[in-house]
Amino acid sequence: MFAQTHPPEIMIAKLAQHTALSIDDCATLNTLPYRLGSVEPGAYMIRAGDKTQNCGLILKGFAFGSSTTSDGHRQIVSVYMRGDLINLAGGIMPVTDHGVQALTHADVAYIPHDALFDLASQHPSIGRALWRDTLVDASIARQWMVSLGRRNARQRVSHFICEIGRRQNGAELTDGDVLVWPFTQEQVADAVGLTPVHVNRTLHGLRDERFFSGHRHNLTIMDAEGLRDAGDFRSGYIHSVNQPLAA
Amino acid sequence: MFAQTHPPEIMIAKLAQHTALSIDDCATLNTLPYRLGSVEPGAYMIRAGDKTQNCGLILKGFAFGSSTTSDGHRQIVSVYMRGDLINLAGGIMPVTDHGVQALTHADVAYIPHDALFDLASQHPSIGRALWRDTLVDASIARQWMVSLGRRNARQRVSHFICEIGRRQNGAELTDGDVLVWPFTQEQVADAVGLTPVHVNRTLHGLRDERFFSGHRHNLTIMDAEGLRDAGDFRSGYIHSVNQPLAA
DNA sequence: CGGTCGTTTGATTACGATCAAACGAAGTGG
DNA sequence: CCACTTCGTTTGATCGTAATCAAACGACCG
Repeated sequence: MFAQTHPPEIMIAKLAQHTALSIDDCATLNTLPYRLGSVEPGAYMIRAGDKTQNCGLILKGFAFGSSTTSDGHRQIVSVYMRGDLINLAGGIMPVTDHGVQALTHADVAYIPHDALFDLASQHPSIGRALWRDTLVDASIARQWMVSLGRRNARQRVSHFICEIGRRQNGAELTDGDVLVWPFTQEQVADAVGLTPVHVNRTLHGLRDERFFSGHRHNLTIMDAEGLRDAGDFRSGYIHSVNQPLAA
Repeated sequence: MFAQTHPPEIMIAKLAQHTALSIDDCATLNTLPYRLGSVEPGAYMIRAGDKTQNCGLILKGFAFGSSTTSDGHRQIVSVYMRGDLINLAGGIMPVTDHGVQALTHADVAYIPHDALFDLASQHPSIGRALWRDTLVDASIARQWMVSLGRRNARQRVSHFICEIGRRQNGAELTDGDVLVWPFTQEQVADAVGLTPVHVNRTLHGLRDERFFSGHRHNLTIMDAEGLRDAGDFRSGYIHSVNQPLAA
């Protein structure tokens, strides 16, 4: 069923990756109200244009945000995993400009914007931590822009794998080498701005070069350093305080 | 020399585009300390890796943020104009992950992070307004991702022109049709993820189609609606409260 | 009046898109 | 348990947009 851990604890663990929280702050966060829910792959958690009352905290599973051009092409603009807050902006911006869908089955805690922003107002250190969380997302978005604008297919795919791996390390979803791979090749294509067939060929190329192995639901990194080189990946932009693996 | 307006007023005007501020908030913002400075084209206002004490408020002129791949390609990730805050994140994130350079001669007010965050802590409504400002930037970044990943050259360039025009309207830098164009074609190329020669050809194509005219320092829009169509531009993502021109 | 920087034009190349079809795995229902 | 469907992956052939290479041109500046 649902994750056993008290949901705010998962959020605290995420925030603690980049911001030192006091015991007091943690206790306060633990009082947050929430409602549990779960979503199936492909289901929308938010649609573009929605006016939302809640933000979502991913407890288990994966989700992604995307935007579509008028001629029907989709661009994935974000990926969410355990501890990530979805639509935190919804408490501040009137309407959401992109949709969010589950990538796998996912458990989510819905937290009312009002409750969260009350805490943020009364406890500036919590406000800062949340704000910083959105800034880390912005930092990730900038790296995606660099990939989309200035890296070739091989670099984009490698970079994407490294990022997902690095973030899974941060979320303690993986111990080192083997990471969960919830994406179809079409989804990878929409994330890195390529076509599915070219993603397929690129993945094959990287596998042939022995950077990783495994296909469907997980992926074993065989040469992390080589992959980082191939993708021009420097993990600094994820801005963790604790960097478990070599940068 | 320097803009005559009291710098915080310019910031207030920008924030007021998306957030209603009370008289009280405005008065408080007007007490912000600052130091005036000016920068020449190409000069760095921030370098990647800097630990900063101040953020910058653009009073006059233009600037851009960029990131460079290890093989030397540059991606412009943001454009700043009057009222925009540069490196607001610097007060929260330990190091800056991208550099910011002046695009033209620019006047800047440097505001200490500490002062700004003290205000934000004591006046939650100001904190929200600033936070929202960073969220608008994130929203713009998402649209850039869509362009970079899923739009062709013609669409990218058109979209970029529309965005710059729309934002200049918001900043009251232009009345309607004729907008300031501070970019070289190489800079446009680095913003939209193309090569300079292809940007040149694309711009010529759009000029031949009579969407706009003018070359160097300003650019006259002749068919705003056509250009928005060509660029698949919908201005909602800039999230202004007051939308002076037709959306 | 050179020198520098940015724009323009032409010729050629290549990376990734597109089109098309087969293959394989997982799930469903008879 | 086996057809049958569906979804995702894989492979091949061809095409096209934008990159690359190269050089001339034009504007501005000292």
